[in-house]
Amino acid sequence: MKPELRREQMLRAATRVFAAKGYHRASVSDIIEAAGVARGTFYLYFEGKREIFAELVDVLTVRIVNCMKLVDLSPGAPPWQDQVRTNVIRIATILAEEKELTQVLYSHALGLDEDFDRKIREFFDNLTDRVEKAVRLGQQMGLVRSDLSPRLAASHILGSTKEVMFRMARGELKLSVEKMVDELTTYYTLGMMHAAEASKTNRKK
Amino acid sequence: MKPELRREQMLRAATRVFAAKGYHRASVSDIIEAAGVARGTFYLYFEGKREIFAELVDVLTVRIVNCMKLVDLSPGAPPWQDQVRTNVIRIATILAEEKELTQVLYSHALGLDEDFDRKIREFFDNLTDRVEKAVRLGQQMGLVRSDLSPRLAASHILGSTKEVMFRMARGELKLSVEKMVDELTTYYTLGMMHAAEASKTNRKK
Amino acid sequence: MKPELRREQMLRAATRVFAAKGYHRASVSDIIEAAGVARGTFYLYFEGKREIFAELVDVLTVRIVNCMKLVDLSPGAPPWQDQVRTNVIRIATILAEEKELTQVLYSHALGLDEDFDRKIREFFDNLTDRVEKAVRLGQQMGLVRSDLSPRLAASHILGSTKEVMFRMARGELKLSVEKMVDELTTYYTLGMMHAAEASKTNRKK
Amino acid sequence: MKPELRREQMLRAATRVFAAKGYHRASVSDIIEAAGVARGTFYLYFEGKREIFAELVDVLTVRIVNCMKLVDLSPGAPPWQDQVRTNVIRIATILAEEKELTQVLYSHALGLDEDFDRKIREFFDNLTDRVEKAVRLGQQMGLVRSDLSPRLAASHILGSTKEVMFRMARGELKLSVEKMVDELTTYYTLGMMHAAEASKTNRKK
DNA sequence: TATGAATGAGCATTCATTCAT
DNA sequence: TATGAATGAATGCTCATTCAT
Repeated sequence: MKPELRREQMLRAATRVFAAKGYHRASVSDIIEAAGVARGTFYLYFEGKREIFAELVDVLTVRIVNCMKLVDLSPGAPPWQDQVRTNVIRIATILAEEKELTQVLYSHALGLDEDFDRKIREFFDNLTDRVEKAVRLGQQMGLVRSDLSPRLAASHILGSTKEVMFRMARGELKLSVEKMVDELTTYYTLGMMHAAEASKTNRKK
Repeated sequence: MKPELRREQMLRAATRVFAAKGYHRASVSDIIEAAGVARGTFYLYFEGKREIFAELVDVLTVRIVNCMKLVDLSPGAPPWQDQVRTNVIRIATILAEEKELTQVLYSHALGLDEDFDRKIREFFDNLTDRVEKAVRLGQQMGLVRSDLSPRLAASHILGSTKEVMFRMARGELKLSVEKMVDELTTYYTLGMMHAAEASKTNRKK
Repeated sequence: MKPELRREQMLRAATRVFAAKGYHRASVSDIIEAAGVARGTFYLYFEGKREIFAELVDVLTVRIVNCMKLVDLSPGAPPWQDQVRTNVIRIATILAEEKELTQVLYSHALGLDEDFDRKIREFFDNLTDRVEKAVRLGQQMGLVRSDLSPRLAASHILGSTKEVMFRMARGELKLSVEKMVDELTTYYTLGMMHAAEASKTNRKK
Repeated sequence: MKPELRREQMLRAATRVFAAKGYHRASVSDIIEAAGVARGTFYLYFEGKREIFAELVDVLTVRIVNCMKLVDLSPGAPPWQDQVRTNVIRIATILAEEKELTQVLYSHALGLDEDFDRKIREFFDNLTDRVEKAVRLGQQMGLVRSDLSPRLAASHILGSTKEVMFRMARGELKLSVEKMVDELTTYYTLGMMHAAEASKTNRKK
C-alpha cells in the first residue's frame, strides 16, 4: 500500500479511537487494531502515541487558521459583522465536518506532557490574540464600547464558541450551522456594541 | 493522628500534586510523598487515585451548587440582574479561592474512565439545565427575547464563564472578581435582552 | 523479606543468569524468574538490566582493588617478587571464588553502551597503570631491564593474567591457585629481569 | 552491479559499522544505510546480521591461520626463535591492517548466541592448541624447561598477545610491529627457556 | 536482482493496588 | 492504625526478518 494511504488510514483509525476512548485511555494497541496494521507499522509512520495525536491536532489547526480572514474595514467592504459571521461559519463548518476530532481536541487534550499542553494552549492563545486585536480595532473605530477589557472580551467569545461547538460535536445541540452562528455573533456584537448600535441591531431581527 | 486530620492532610497534598502535574501525570507516589504518609496509609483512607480525585471534585461541586440561589422574581425582590450577579460573584469567589483545584477540574478531568467522565459532564449539564430554566423563565416574563434558543444561550453562558474563570485561575487574566462578573453579566444580559432594554442598560454605564 | 536479603538474592540470581547466557542474551525476565520475584520487584531494587550488571561489576572491582597492596621496597621488607606473588594470589583467590562473575566480566562486558564500555575499560586501564608504575619502579631500582617499554610490559602481564584467570574460571585449566601464580610470576619476572638475575632465578627452580 | 562487488561493498560497510558501534548496538539499518542498499538487498546476500558478522570473522580467521607456518626444527632450518618471530610478525601485520575488525572481534564478539560463541572459542582454542604443541616440542628438544605446563604457557602467550594486539588496534599502544613482536617473543622465550639460554639471550640485547 | 513496506515476537518499564507485619 | 515490600497487568517500543511488487 502507498505510504500516504497508510498514513491516512492510520490517522483515521486514531481519530476514531481517540474520540471513543479519549487520549489517555486509548492505547497504541487500540489504534493498530482499529487500523488493522501490525505493531511495527505504527512506529514506521509515527514516533508514538503522542505524535500521532499531535498530528491530528496540527491538521485541524492548520485548516482552522487557514480559513480565517482578517476583517476588512476599508470603505466599500462588506459590513464587519458579516465578515465576522462568515469567518465563524467557515470555522464551524470545519468543526462540524470533524466532529470526532473536535471532541478529542476540546476534551482530552490536556495533561499529556508539558510540551504538548503548551502547544494546545498556544493554539487557543493564538485565537484569543486574534479576537483581542479585532476588539481593539473595534474600539478604535468607535464600534465597540471602550470600557470593555479586550482580553476579557476575547476570552468570553472564545469560551462560549468552544462550548457551543463542542456540544454540537457531541450531538447534544442540534442546530444548523447558520442558526448557531447567528446567535453566536448576535451575542458577541450585542455585548460589545454601544447602546445605540445594539438597539438598532436588535430591532432588525 | 486524628483520622479527619489525616484525610485533610492527604486531600490537601493531593490538590497540590494534581494542580502541579495534572491528574494523569500525578502518581500515588507523588501524593503520599507530598503528604508524608506511607503507601498503605493512603489506601486506608481512599479507595485509590481516582477516588481521592473524585472527592476533591465533589467537595468543590457541593460548595458551588450550595452557593447558587434560584432567582426570585416575585414582586419586591431585588432586580433579577442583581440576583444573577450575586450568584456569579459567589461562584467566582469560591473558584478564586480554589485556584489549583479549578485548574485541575477544568483541564485534566476528562479521560479517566467512562464513569468519571460522565460525572463531570453531569455536573456541567446540571449547571446548564439551571441556566436554561432561568432563560426560559426570562422569556416567559418577557425580559428575554423569544427568538433565543434557551439551550444555546445556556451553553453560551456556561462556556464563556468557564473560560474566563479558568483563565483567572491560571493567573492569566488579572481582574477583580467584581469587574469580571460585571463584564460577564453585562454580556449575558445584553445578548439576551430586547433592544429597548439593552439600549437602556448600556446607557446607564 | 529484608531489603538487603532481597537485593542479595537478586544479585545472586543475576550472576547465575549472566554467567549462563551472557549479558546480551539475558533478559530481565530471566533474572526475575531465577530469583523467583515479580517483575516490579526487580525495578524496586535496580534501575534496569544495565544497572544490576554494573553493580555486580562494581562489587568485584572493589574487592579486587582492595586486596592489592603496593609493593614495599624499603630495606627489611620481603623480596618484591614475594610481594607481587602474594598480590596475585589474593586476586586469583577472589576470582576463583567468583568463577561465574569472572566469566561474565571478561567475556560479555563490552558493547552495552558507551558509558558502560568506558567503565570496564577504566577498570582494566586502572590495573594496567598500577602494573606500569611497578615496572618503572623496577627499572629505577635496576631490577628490570631498561630497554623494556613499561606500558607494553604492563599490557603483557595484564593480558596473560586475564586469559589464564578466565580459562580457570571456565574450568578449562585445572591447577591450584599457587601453581598458577608461580608460573605467572615466573613469567613476568623472567621476561623483565636482567640476564644475570634471570639466570639465578631459573637455576633455583 | 556485479554480485561480488555488492558483497564486497556491504562487507566493508558492515566492518565500519561494527567497529564504530559494536555488534550489539549495530543494526541492520545502520549497515544498509552505510552501504547505500535497500533492506531486501541485504538479505539477498546474507542470511542476517549474525551471518554477515560471521563472514567477517571467517575472513580474518582464514587469513591468520593461513599465514602461520609450523616451526621447522630440522637441521639447517633457521633458529626456531626467528621462525616464531616471523609467524607473529605475519599475524600482527594482518591485524594491524584490519584494525577495525580486530577491535570488533576481540571485544564485541561474545554473547550473540551459543553457536557463535562456541565458534569464537574454537578459533582461540585452535590457536592455543598449536602453541601448546610447539611448547611440548620445545620441551622434547630440551629447549624449554620441563617444569612448564604446556597448556598454561600457551594460555599465557595467547593472552598477552591478544591484549597487546587489541591495544594496538585501539591505537592505545603506538609501536612498530617489529618492536612489539620483539618484546613479545623475548617475553615468550625468556619465560620458557632454561636459565643458561635465557642468560645468553638477554645478554645479546 | 532490487526494493522498501509490513510484520510481530520480544523486551524493558511503570504504577496502582494489596497484604503480611 | 500504620507501614512499605511485593505484585503483575498493562503499555510503549525496537528491530531482525519477510515478501509482494
